[in-house]
Amino acid sequence: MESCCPASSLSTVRKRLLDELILGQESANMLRVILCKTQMDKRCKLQLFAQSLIDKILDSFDKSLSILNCNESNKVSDFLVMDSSDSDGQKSEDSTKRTNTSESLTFSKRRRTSKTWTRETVAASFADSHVWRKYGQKGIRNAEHPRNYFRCTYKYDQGCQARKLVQKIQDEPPLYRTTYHEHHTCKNLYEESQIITGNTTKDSSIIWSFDSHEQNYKPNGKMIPTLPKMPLETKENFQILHQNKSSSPSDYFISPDITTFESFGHFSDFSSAFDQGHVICSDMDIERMVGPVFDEFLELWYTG
DNA sequence: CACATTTGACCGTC
DNA sequence: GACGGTCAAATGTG
Repeated sequence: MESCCPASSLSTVRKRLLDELILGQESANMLRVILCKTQMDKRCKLQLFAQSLIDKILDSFDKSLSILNCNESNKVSDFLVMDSSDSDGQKSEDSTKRTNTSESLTFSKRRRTSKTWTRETVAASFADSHVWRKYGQKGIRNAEHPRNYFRCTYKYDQGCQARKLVQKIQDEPPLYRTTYHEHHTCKNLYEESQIITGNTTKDSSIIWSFDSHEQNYKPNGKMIPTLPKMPLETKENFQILHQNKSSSPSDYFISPDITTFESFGHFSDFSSAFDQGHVICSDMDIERMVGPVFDEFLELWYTG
């Protein structure tokens, strides 16, 4: 079958394709944010359905971007790999039988005793609404950036075994590889927190925190947790933000994921609060970013 | 003081 | 011994 494009222009086409995919991914992320603004009790079924659709869209973007990136580097594709081996927690007994294939090299055999799957995203884990706590950081051989280890905050409270490894694999555009281990068994307090925080009005704003530095650290060196104490941070940020902005405090978003901001890297307006380690984004900011469609969408959304 | 992060040490696997 | 993953004491922050 003949290629539709000359070989010399393939890299250009690929770059354009990447740009479009990234733009689409960011738009889907934005849409997800907007959806989160609505109250769960009013449009629960509709919202759940819409969110599931967005998750699928984001998943497709992740896969597409991963495919493109993997083709570019000619490396073994390891995106979105579901590994169900050793799912009972026992260590593999036939490790000596394994051959030195690319597959066995791609996946570390060490303590790989649970279900794992990997995603490559512009934002490290934008669609991840769980609360994580960092428990380690390790420099990886032949890797430019260190690998960060997170576990579920409710590991001990609720026995949730979910973990994730986040590693930056590309600078421009920022690309992260997030490897998840085990599914969450904890109650999702992120969703609860949305109900707790200011959802008594139609402005059911979400409070997000993020970090401006590569390794997700605040200027003071402390990492912003992913919504560990939602009500407290919400209150504080509302106070801070309300002092500096003219609009209602409930107009603001703050990223729930520390690396989310990088997915909005080309939106210069976001950089205004960079030094505080928070992104301030009002409805107006969102409107400028997504264009006139936003008005129409909001009207449709709020009027049902 | 409570809680989260940092980071060196330790462990398991190769 | 090298390497990646995890632990836990030390440290930092509000």
